[in-house]
Amino acid sequence: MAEMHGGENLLFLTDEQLRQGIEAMFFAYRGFTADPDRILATMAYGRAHHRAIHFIARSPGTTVNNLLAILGVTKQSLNRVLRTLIEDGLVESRVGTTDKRERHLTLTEAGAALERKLSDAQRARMRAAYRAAGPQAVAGFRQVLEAMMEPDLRRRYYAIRESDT
Amino acid sequence: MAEMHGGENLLFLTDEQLRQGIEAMFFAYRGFTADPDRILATMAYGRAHHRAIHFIARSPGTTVNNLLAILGVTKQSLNRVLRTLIEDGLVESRVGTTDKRERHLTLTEAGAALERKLSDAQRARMRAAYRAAGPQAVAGFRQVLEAMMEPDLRRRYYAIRESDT
DNA sequence: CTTGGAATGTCAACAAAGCTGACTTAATAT
DNA sequence: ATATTAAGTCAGCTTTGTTGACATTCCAAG
Repeated sequence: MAEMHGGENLLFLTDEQLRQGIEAMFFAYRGFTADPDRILATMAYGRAHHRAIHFIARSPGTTVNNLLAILGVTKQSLNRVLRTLIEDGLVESRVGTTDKRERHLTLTEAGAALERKLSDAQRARMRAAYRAAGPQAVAGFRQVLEAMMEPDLRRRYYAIRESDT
Repeated sequence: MAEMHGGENLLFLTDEQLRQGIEAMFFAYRGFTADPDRILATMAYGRAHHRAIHFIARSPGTTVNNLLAILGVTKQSLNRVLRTLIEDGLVESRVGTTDKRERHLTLTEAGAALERKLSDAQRARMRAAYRAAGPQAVAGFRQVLEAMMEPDLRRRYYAIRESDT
């Protein structure tokens, strides 16, 4: 914060600057999803399947309720996606041991293979962007994104991040 | 780039780091759209209407074709949105003067009022995130986002940006 | 042991927003 | 004249979200 001196700070947050940030988010998000979308379009899956697969891979054995909170959709919407993934043998649903109401979700080998394919594509773009922008820019990128999240999702983001340190 | 010395750069791009970036994008984008979505939910409009309104406000008199290229949707999809906005008196469509095939789109007073309401909400969050992260972080945020865009959209992003300097 | 509430799953119906394909109209360009 | 382009329209389909209602299963508290 030492580099933040008065006049600059006033000029800094013009509506025009903010608008450019808004448009950058919009266009960048399109790039962000473009590669997985291309892969998914060749099969009977969409972005919703990708998201479910991603977070199951990230937290193997997670419950449906936990996934609902992370994804922010209704259980009916998630259930439709999960059902197809389970039917197709990409996700396994095991009844909980301590609480048998819960279903614990894990990827099968086939599910893990698709997950790798999708995230390899997405990581490749992220890697290229990170390389092009440099480490300092990446740190700033992360800081702004974290500040932009809704508080409850930010907490979840930190929780997931720390769970596999 | 002077601050980018060898060893750091190698450690830098682990899959785990990239994965955190991917999740940060996902959660942040939810925050990014949350406020306008809340406003839109109270009326008969959705995110697609917001995007159309935003870019018409940004480039008054733009043509349908230009908007199609920026938004990356089919004309049928855009037309549905545009039709309701025109019927509701938020957008005006004027036949082109030099080329009468073209329709030039502008916001009416009511349209501009809604645009302000939506972008005030979105800018407030962006402003808070920028303030929390600081100017250096913002510069990095922008750099990474620009590097993440598809090349043709990046060109359009620069073009829009420079059109109102 | 019963009963209330939580977690999960399912059915039905619907809406937003994308898509393809086929076609028209008007105007411009060749 | 003819071909191409810009815009709009109709029909039908898909994905992904929504509500509301309801069944099942199980834990926990009375």
